[in-house]
Amino acid sequence: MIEITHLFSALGDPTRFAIVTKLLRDGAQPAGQLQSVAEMSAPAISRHLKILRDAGLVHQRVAGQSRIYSVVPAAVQAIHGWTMDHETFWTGSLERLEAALEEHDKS
Amino acid sequence: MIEITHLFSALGDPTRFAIVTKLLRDGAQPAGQLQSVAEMSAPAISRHLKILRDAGLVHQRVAGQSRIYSVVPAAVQAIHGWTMDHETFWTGSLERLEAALEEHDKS
DNA sequence: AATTTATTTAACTGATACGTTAATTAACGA
DNA sequence: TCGTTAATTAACGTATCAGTTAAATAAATT
Repeated sequence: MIEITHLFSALGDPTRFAIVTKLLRDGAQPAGQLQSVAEMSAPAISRHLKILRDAGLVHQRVAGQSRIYSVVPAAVQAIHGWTMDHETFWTGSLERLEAALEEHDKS
Repeated sequence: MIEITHLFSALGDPTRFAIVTKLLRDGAQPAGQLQSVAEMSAPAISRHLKILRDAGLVHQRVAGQSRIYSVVPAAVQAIHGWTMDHETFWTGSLERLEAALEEHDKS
């Protein structure tokens, strides 16, 4: 099961966020190429990848001596889904304006 | 400036996620009422609220001796925006199916 | 078979995170 | 004004996190 807090926690680290961003931008790629996102040793990146894997955010495919990583679409979709669950809250400029004004009056 | 990794990091903790969920469900409320989300001391909740505030996820309004907390719409919207930036990646059942099959063949 | 390449796992270290209780601050009601 | 209520800040302990270097694993190359 994908836990939403695990997804948020995994993306909360700048290095891991950079890894996911690179994967989304350039597509699936081996662990070695992901090392460029930060000035950091290979083992450090490898452990970040494990955390992303455990969270269900990325998938690992073995290809020879390389491990090809890719973002799991359902994971990003889960985050999107969470925001949509509360869409009425943050959507709508009129409501937001009214809420802001009301908030301002109270303060 | 709201940093997306700060938002993710803030929501990555189960207690803080529960706080935000309660605020979204029941609307703005004082710190004291948020204590019920976890079996935890008031100071612990207070520090979680500070982290949420620093991340820009919640807003604090002073009302007498109470501090009324509410979720900042723009913060949830920012997360929504991030998922939409990569919408083409995770959207579309046909593409997802093809990608999954292709992935399966390679494995 | 020996070596190089790609990546992970192991062992260790310092910093940060998260909880506790005690003390502080400030508003409210008697 | 004094005691209560609401919340935060201070001080502290422990656990987890994130980095390092060294060692291990396994595929590719010579």
